[in-house]
Amino acid sequence: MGESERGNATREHILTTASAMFGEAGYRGASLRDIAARCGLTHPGLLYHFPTKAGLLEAVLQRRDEADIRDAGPGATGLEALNNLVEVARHNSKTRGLVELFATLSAEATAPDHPAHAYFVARYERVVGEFSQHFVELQAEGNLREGVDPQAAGRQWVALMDGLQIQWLLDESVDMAGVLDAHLKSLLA
Amino acid sequence: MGESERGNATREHILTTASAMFGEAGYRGASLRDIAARCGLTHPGLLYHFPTKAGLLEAVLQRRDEADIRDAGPGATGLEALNNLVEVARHNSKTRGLVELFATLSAEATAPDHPAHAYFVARYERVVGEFSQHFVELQAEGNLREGVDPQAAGRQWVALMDGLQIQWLLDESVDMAGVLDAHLKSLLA
DNA sequence: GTCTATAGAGTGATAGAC
DNA sequence: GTCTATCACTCTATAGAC
Repeated sequence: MGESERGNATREHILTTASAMFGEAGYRGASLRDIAARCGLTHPGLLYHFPTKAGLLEAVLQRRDEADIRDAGPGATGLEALNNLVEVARHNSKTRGLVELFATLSAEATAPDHPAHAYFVARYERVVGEFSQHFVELQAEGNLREGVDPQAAGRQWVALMDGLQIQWLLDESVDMAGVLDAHLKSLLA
Repeated sequence: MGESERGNATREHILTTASAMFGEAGYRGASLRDIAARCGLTHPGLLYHFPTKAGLLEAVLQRRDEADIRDAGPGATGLEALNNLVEVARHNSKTRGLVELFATLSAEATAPDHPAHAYFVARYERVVGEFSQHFVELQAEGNLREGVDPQAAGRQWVALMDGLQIQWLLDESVDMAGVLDAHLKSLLA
């Protein structure tokens, strides 16, 4: 429609590169010069497309959210949804950059003045809610073990994914999907 | 004995302050000038005691390890040891600085060239081993549920603690000890 | 769109006075 | 032990040429 039909190739290249480098070095650790150089640009060239560094980070996170929505099997619920999440973990261990991005930034953004702080507060609230919902559905299916609280199980699941990502980034022989799968099985009826 | 009897007051003050600020802002985010100012020093004054920033970080982590060893109830095993860990989580929510230090640095140190990278690789190997050992003991006591792998349970426990710390730092109403306790109960025979 | 050049601030570290 | 002054470098961002 009215949007620019072409010319976003550079923009896309910058977003992809910035995503990788924010993951590797964190937001503070990755400089605009480094990111621009890996795109074959100078840093003022990059700033033409994204006028501020914080704006670039925002765009990176926003694009990831859009990709997440595309990737999430739209209809899955309960056990099927949770099994899908184990598969997501298995798939993540093939894209180190993405794991780095969220593991590094969610810790860095713990500081209240970080440009992505509000984003991560909102993201965790949303994700914990979604995962808890899957356990509610699991319970309705009759597949949740007696005495397990769906809300706590949802929060546990998010924590487990985050913690395993750190362990995997420090030592890639850690089997994220295997540990998650074992955890899921221990919660089934 | 042969060690300097007094004069370490400044050194201790620097270590305490640096520990807090590395937690709040990360290693990269906390500058020597900031740390020194909060100690009532200039940054060359600080560098007299710790000649490099990486050396200061090393000293901060080393002092924490010594404190950890003091705090760990030396003899606890199995269920008693795991219950102690739930209490440690409850206590941690009263010392935000310490939680920040490890949550922030363990993500930052995921980068192979980070000055604390080797420290965290070794630390996780050690801690996962210790926690797994507690689950082996739990099994020997006959308190571990049928079909739960002690090694996986140890790794899960570490991941859960790390992930919960991030959630708690983003929203202090998250009940770290409560979620851990629920997890432990779900693993008992 | 992308560049060179530069402003203005911050960084870790050193030299040398006191 | 702690300071002032400074070095050499990096950072984000802007101005203005092409």
